[in-house]
Amino acid sequence: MSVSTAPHPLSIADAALATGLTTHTLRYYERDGLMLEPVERASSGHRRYTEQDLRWIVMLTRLRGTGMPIREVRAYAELCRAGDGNEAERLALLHAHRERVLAQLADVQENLEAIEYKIGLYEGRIGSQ
Amino acid sequence: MSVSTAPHPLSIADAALATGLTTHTLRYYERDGLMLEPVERASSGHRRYTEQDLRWIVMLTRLRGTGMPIREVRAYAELCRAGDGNEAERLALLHAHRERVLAQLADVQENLEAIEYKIGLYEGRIGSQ
DNA sequence: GCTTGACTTCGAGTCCGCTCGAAGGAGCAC
DNA sequence: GTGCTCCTTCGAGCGGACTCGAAGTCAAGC
Repeated sequence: MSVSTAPHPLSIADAALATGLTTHTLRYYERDGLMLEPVERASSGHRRYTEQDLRWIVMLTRLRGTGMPIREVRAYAELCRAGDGNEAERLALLHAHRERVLAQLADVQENLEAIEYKIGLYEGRIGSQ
Repeated sequence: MSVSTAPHPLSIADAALATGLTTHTLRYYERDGLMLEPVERASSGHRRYTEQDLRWIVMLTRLRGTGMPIREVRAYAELCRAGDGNEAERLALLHAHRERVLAQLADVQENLEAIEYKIGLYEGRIGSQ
């Protein structure tokens, strides 16, 4: 997911390589309003991804990768798009997300511990299920 | 999700209360082969959940809660159902799951750190996006 | 004995997040 | 100029995990 291995701007195929997404997904995200702005086009009509675009996509995949729903990423993008003045709202959104992620992490860790206990039972040849 | 607050066996409604699942989901899991065996019935045909059932459902929700797909939970249930002799397979399945969960946890944690960095920027009134 | 309410089955519907395919256009390699 | 490849749009399809609703049954309370 290196953002700086090729000269910019990038074709959609190169952007896909750089971000680890598929071209289909990149178009889908743009269609769905997840980009800050519509991606620029070459004279041919082909998309041209700038470094800014790529950095935004990295942030976007981090939000997605921590389980933020598409609609909320869109809300965040809309706030950013609206420009200055709503930083408090953006911060609140990120804060709320952070709390959810922390809660979910704690949850998964607790469940994992129980599973590891069960693994221990199997390794010790004790117990079943 | 206390398994021991009511006398057993439990009606499906009480099992739902005890496990935090819905009655719909409990029936769905059973239909889908996720239970060790079909849940016992009262003479009326109503389901009666034993303590054993409830303990299995807790394990099942831990597997699900750490992202194990339904079909894999079913595979695990089938191994358990088959009885003694396949403990190595069960262990391998749980081990593989554990590795995936650890990888995913690391991933989420990394993404979260980047998000927290961004939060820090907002709190310091520096930067945008 | 009738109502109430919790249960039963079954199949269909929903939501999410992609994922895919068809049909067509543009630019470069030879 | 003819392939070849990469791109375009659009709409449909899919996999996963529920979630819901309809229609019927049964036991208990009044």
